[in-house]
Amino acid sequence: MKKISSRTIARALLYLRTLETLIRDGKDTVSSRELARITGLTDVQIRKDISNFGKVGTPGVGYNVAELKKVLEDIVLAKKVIRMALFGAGHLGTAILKYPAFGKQKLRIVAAFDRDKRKIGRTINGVKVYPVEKAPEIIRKNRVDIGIIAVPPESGQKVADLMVLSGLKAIVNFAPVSLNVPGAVSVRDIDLSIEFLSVYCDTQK
Amino acid sequence: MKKISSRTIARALLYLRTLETLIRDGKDTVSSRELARITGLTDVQIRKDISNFGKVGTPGVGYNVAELKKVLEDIVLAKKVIRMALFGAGHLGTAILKYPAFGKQKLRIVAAFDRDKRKIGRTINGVKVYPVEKAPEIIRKNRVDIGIIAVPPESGQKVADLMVLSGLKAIVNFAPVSLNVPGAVSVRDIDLSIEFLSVYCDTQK
DNA sequence: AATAAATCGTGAAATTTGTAACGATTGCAT
DNA sequence: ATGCAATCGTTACAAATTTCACGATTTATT
Ligand SMILES: NC(=O)c1ccc[n+]([C@@H]2O[C@H](COP(=O)([O-])OP(=O)(O)OC[C@H]3O[C@@H](n4cnc5c(N)ncnc54)[C@H](O)[C@@H]3O)[C@@H](O)[C@H]2O)c1
Ligand SMILES: NC(=O)c1ccc[n+]([C@@H]2O[C@H](COP(=O)([O-])OP(=O)(O)OC[C@H]3O[C@@H](n4cnc5c(N)ncnc54)[C@H](O)[C@@H]3O)[C@@H](O)[C@H]2O)c1
Repeated sequence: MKKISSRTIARALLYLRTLETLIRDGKDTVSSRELARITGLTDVQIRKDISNFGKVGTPGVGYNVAELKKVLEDIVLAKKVIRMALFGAGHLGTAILKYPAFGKQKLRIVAAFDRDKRKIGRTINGVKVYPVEKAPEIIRKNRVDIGIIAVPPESGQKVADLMVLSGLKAIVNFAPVSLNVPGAVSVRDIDLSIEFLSVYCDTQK
Repeated sequence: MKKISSRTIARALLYLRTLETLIRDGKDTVSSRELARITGLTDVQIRKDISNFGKVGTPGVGYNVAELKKVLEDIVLAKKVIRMALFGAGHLGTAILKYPAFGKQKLRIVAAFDRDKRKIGRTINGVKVYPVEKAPEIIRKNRVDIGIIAVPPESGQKVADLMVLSGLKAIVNFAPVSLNVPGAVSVRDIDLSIEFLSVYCDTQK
């Protein structure tokens, strides 16, 4: 089977999100043209992306919404629940912990870690905050899939090291610092300052 | 002058962030090789990116950190301060309002808007929360550059319409919904669920 | 049954993005 | 002064991604 590019996968997840709202609206079928209109992409791109996952559409009709959803879900269907662990129960970390939509999806935060004694032991939205030292044990026991870094940048590398030590293979990093991790570990950096500056630049040149 | 690709700009902002830490560490010069080591990119890519902004390096030596910073800052230097307005002072919005690092950069949140009476009138980290109806007036008066959407997805389009009406040309959207805006408006979607699923998929295939 | 309209899937072309190679320049050691 | 190691900037090349063009399939219509 050919490898599917990460950009196609990111778009497929967007299609999935779109399909869920279409299902809520009671739609049965949708064409690449309409998906394009909604998402702002082109119809060709959507057809090409979807063709990566097999022949699921019907010429003259479009895609069956439920069927397409099922096909696209196979991308992430290996696991029924994807478990995440959050490091840093500060402002951003708390917002993430309190996000109710994760529970409605496959994503679940199973543990939080902090080094601040005032935060350790608390339970935020059903998730307990542990001391960072317990991370390796708890991450292993809970078979955590993704680590989230929401600590200050100066602690970022230390936390990343701990994540690698704990066996995590996927990291989402909100700290504005470049992490050094083994090649087998995927890191997704989300630096909000860069995102803001970036979209501002888009409007300038 | 040739147009610089948005990906180059995004990386340039990352270089800028890196240079700032190098300056704090008292470094005077840095080579493309070392920038590559820190950022995880390749040295060629870095040299090529930087060459877009002129000949700023010295063969055999590398780049003068302060000089390179100045050159890269020209990308976003038109404005000394980039003003932002936040819509939705909920969990995520409050975390963003409380982020102190924005103040230390060119980014500044000048106003927040909500429709919840319990939030309107409050001041969070020095930023006042106004009723959404006041947005056009306040955005115009404060010459806001970027609008941030941190409202629930079902309100996303309504808020986006209001932003467009208020003259905003750049939007960062945290709501998991596709927005429909005129072509002249730049939108950066940050759907955390998609980001999490995406990095997880990276580790699978 | 034939025709028209809508739409998918896909190979080829075009574009964009990243990589490699290498001459040119600088500083340092001898 | 000369040679050497380090490093930039640029041109040519390669890979990835997107767009185009169009044949094939389905449904509706007359
Ligand atoms: N708040 C935002 O909107 C925002 C925006 C952009 C970027 N960020 C980045 O996200 C990260 C978190 O931001 P925040 O505003 O939540 O900061 P915060 O200070 O509110 O929270 C950080 C938390 O991390 C904990 N911590 C510190 N060192 C730790 C360690 N070694 N191990 C475990 N826990 C540790 C602290 O005790 C604290 O609870 C920072 O890197 C920040 O730069 C935040
Ligand atoms: N909290 C997170 O970590 C997180 C993660 C991923 C995505 N998101 C997304 O970010 C957005 C905000 O999330 P949140 O957790 O802060 O939600 P929240 O419910 O805590 O806050 C939403 C805020 O928006 C306000 N609001 C609602 N409709 C409005 C309108 N029409 N105009 C102005 N204000 C309005 C509400 O009064 C509330 O204060 C949501 O779209 C959510 O899906 C949040």
